[in-house]
Amino acid sequence: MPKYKEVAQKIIQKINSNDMKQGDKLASIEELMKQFDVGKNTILNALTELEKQAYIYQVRGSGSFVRKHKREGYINITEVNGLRNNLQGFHLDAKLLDLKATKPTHEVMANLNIAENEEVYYVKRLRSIEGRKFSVEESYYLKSVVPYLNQQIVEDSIFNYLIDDLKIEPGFIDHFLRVGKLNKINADLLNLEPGDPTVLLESIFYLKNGQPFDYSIINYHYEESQFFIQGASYI
Amino acid sequence: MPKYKEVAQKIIQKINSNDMKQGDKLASIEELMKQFDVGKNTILNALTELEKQAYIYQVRGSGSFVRKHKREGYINITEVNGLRNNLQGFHLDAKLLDLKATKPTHEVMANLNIAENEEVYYVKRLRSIEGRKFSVEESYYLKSVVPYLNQQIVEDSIFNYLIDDLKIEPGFIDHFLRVGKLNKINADLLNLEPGDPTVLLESIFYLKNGQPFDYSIINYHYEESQFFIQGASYI
DNA sequence: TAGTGGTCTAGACCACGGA
DNA sequence: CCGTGGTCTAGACCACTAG
Repeated sequence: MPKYKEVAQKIIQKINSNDMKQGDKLASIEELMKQFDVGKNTILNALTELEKQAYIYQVRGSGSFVRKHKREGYINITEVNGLRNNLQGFHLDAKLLDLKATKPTHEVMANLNIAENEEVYYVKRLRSIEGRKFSVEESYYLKSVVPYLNQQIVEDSIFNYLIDDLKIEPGFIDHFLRVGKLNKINADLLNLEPGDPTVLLESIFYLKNGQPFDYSIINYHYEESQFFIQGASYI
Repeated sequence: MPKYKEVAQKIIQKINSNDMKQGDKLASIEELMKQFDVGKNTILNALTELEKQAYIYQVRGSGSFVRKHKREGYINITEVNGLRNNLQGFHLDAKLLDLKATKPTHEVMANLNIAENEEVYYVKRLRSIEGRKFSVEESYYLKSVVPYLNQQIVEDSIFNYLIDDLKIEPGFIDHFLRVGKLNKINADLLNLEPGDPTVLLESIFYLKNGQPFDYSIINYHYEESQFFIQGASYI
């Protein structure tokens, strides 16, 4: 792990352990350089990292300050694995509904940018939070990237498996979100009526090298799901 | 404008004018240093900026590549003023429904982090795209930051006015998104039925110095709105 | 092995905010 | 005016990718 990421982690720890609030001031760059005995660029890299993750914001001539949104129970879809990071403290569950290796449909081919002879894993799961039906998730994983999946992996956490065991490094994601209407199958799964609204989230996950490896379509229970998205101005 | 932002803009221009596609390779850092006659850190800053805005991704040992999602008509809520940037080519319209200076409600006080004696502007607008009802937007602007608003400003573009005329610099945003149900008033405005679903987006806009200055609640027409959100992995 | 991005240092100077 | 973040350079070395 590079120095600047270690520094970033230690700053996050400090924010959490000192229970710092939105607007609380961090130590100055010069102080941080002394504290961690590193150069200025290392501190700058660490702060840039924290700014990207919406932990802090920097104000020229004034200092760096803690950024914290207050609402709980919101899913941060700006981060990979936002579920685990943002719903910690809630009991999450994933029940396997279907798992098979298959040829990609045209939709999957387009979104994963693959040819029809590339096999994919199809996974359908029903997710619950605190025992309440939460979402129906259908995912397609490129088999050349994710060569093996089984029920245990899929009911635990696919992303932990990818990262910890397969040493796959997700890089970035494209999300497409809209409101849809539930079909009968998914409505039954979520204990709702066909035609009820749903947050329909399509996501394409890319490796660090830019290759898409996971296309997923999630129907969220409209009463159980709420999302946090961080934004910035690039003017 | 700092050098690295100029470099970043020129790279964006090059991407657009050369009609580069997802995965196309940019010049190497060394080449860019020569092209623009700047140091390595300046190029690195420019590329970091472009990466934050999802224009490119960088791959160690390999190069920098263009990142482009293909779908049109999606609103990118990861950027301030995503409407204008992302729906360019579509005809947008904002009809004023209400505009007044008022005392904040408790909800507004909480979200803008202000006391009850701080006045705010309340603005309600009906937005259309290509003549179709698109969203009902209610916004509260801190009067101490935005001292004056009128119908013309509000029906044109509030953000252009803030940035170009008031020289206000937005810094970052918190968005909270969920599915809601329309009340009678907003349903009528959108030509929908009460109880119909809506994308309910609450947003808090902050200045560069961390002060919240705009709290807005938008009800989107569920059939006319779709959103793009970029994400990243910070592992 | 050559090319490319990633990290890091040391140091200089600029721009802004607040007392 | 001082403290603070922002920009920029020059240079060294590391880590990864691909042919």
